[in-house]
Amino acid sequence: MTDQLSADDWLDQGLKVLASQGFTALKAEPLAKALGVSRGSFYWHFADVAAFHAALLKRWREIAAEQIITGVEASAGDQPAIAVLLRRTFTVKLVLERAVRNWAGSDPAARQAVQAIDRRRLGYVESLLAAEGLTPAIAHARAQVLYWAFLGHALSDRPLPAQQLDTVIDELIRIALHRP
Amino acid sequence: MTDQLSADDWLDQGLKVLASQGFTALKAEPLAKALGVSRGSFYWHFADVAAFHAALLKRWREIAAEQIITGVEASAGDQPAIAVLLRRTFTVKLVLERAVRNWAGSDPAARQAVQAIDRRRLGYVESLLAAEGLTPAIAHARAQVLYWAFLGHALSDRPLPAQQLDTVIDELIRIALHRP
DNA sequence: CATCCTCCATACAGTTCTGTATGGAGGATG
DNA sequence: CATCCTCCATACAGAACTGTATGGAGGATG
Repeated sequence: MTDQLSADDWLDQGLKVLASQGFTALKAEPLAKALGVSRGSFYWHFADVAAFHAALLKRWREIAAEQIITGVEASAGDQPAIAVLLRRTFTVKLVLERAVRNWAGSDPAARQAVQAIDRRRLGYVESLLAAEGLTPAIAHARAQVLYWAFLGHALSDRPLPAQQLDTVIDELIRIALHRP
Repeated sequence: MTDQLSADDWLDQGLKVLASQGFTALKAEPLAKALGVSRGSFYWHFADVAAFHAALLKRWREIAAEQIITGVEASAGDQPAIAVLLRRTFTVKLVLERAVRNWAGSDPAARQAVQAIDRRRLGYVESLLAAEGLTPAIAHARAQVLYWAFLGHALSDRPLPAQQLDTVIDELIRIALHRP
């Protein structure tokens, strides 16, 4: 029973490996060895490596999209939503995020998945800024800055000390809510 | 004479391929085929692929470091230096920058090179902000935000339309020079 | 209980890369 | 002109991976 593998088991393992070793490790033979089976299983569940990659990216898109939705809505408070979002997104672990974006640098399919998520997130940030009463032009430019900063943070290898990070986040929030 | 290759010729080709096809194409056989020679030449100039990679990264570090120095010093004007720097760094082509940073996601040597350049740039931005009279704490946090934004911009696949980019740069400059 | 269907192992052929060993062409040096 | 030294071609062995073809174990189904 439990010694049989499903396609989802392969995908779970794929996400783990992607996060821990990067996209270059997403190959049939190493994955099979790590799961203790042969490539026969892999090629039964997936047509080829490209199909496996596509399924993995579809999975990540669902995860990343879900993170957006369940992000701020849950914890509504007296603070502006954008402040909550910034505090949350800049303190969460981003290993998988970083791995997928690295992958996107070499693979068109991954690039497409990343672009789709980027559009969703950027639009969401912009809507939050607009909700704070900023003009459309300013909300647009400022959302771009904030999202770029998030990307830079996510892709930066060396994590900032917690105290310094808090200072930077405060600065980000001040930037986000500033009015002329 | 000219049909003989030097180690620098291999490195030039390496940078081209890195920028156009990514780090996954930095292999001996494809490079040799592109240069119209055999791998015999490669293994004469370099001990192995790792040595070639190391030489390539050393070269990039020199290029990236030089870009910092010759950046703002040349074009001094009535504008603050940080404004000149931002306008310049956000409008220049960043293909190689992006390629090396993708590489850093998979290779420790590349990661180290990137971290070294990051430290230099971040410190430079911070010094420019301090020169504008900002307090050390604010200069530090704000430099981090600006540099993260630069990274996000550099690694973003889809380039912004020129007009939108100008708006964002203006917003960045405003953020950089804002005083409480 | 015979049969099917799912899941996997094994074996084979083929590709692409690495690194080494050997030798050869061709200019530089004495 | 003989000899070296630089640069490269060729050939070999081997690793790591892909994809396919075939068969086998074992539960599910009739």
